[in-house]
Amino acid sequence: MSSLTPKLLLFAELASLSRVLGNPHRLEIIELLAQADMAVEVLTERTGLSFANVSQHLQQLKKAGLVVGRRDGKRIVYQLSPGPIVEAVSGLRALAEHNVARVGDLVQTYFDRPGDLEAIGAAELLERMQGDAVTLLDVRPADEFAAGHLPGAINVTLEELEQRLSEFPDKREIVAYCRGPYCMLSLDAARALRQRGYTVRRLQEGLPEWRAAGYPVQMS
Amino acid sequence: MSSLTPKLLLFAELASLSRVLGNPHRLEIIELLAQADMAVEVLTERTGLSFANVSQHLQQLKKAGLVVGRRDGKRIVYQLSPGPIVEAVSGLRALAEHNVARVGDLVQTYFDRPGDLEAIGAAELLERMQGDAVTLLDVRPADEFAAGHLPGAINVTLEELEQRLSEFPDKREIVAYCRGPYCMLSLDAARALRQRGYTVRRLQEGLPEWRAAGYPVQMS
DNA sequence: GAGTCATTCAAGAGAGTGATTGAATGTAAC
DNA sequence: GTTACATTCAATCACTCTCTTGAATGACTC
Repeated sequence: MSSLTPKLLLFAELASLSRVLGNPHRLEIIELLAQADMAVEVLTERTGLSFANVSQHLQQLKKAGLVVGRRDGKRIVYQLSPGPIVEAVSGLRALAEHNVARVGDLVQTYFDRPGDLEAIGAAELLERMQGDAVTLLDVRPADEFAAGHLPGAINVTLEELEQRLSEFPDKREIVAYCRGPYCMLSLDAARALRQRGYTVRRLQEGLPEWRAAGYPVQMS
Repeated sequence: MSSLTPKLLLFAELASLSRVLGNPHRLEIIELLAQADMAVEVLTERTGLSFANVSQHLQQLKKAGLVVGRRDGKRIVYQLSPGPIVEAVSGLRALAEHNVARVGDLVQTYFDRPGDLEAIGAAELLERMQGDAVTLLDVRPADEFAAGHLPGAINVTLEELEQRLSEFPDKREIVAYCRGPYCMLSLDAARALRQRGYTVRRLQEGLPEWRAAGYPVQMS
């Protein structure tokens, strides 16, 4: 066979890339960097991993072309490379939810639980936003909010929630969102608010997926 | 944190799935099964791997929910599970082509080579097919062709090509395709035909991607 | 320019992966 | 039933991956 090699070479590269995505911590780092650029130290805090370990994962992501680092004074700030990273992970997620039984079970147990209102999709939400019929609640940390959020959203973390209830109009429906489809923050917020009598739904996706879909994002 | 676990569990499952895709031979097996259901023996032939090795890869794919086997007489025939498998791999491929430098180079070197006509996309091809302006050439083995092919395509393998030149109308443009974007068969066929004066292009994707996009597929 | 701080590098222990070999299973054919 | 055949299982070895530890780098600060 004259030209079987290039295909195998390309498959080897695809496989290699897939193995880079094949680690839960790296997926979490990608999710975090999809919210905002972050220094290694911040990633260390938010993942709970050791410093050196985060650094090593970042090296692997860098070698695969998924992140780039830039120096900012004393720290090195990492950011996601441009490219369809969020889309590829979404493809994996769709596959896992469809074909991996355990994933279906987990999603059912934690996210599609009876008693919770059904999550709202991005397209439907955008429609409701046009009519100004909805209050948007961003449950992520302030720096991630600052790096980009849904237009008009207010940023309230879970800890602040109780003290800032007055900011929510009683009647309007609230839609809470956070980092991604598996982020529990918005789910917890929705439950807490619902207990207090608000009408709350959770956005099915997070900010990165919203942005990747080409929907508008507000900086501030 | 009350509910950090489910997200990590889900990431662990995504990562595990990604590692299953993270092997070149398994990607090749997936590509082959995306053409047609196949017994282990056939996969052994077409991949060039050992019997036991193919079997083990199939076990892993099965455990991940990506393939299922059914007994057919003496042999066990594997097929791709329903679900967005081709889409997920395409997502990986798009990411690799965009972000992994080596992949970009390889594609450039072998597939986007100057002197070759630019590949045609699925949407454009479908349009040209409506006008009946194009001869479709399927370069895959007969059994894969039989399991599904582009409507009206003729099946000519590389070995038969020379003897069956008479089947190609001189004037009409020929579009050759095979298993996927990295399949060399259609590229080789296009080159061979072009040397003989035909106007030939290569379909950028293969049959699985065509099918996944919802375009019509003919059985026979 | 010495000290401090964020990050990376290097080395090693432990677990997991991939290919090979040969034996074991289960169905079909005679 | 015994035999043949397609496939899987089990055991093994080499290799890779992940995390930990402690040292090294390199840029800012006083």
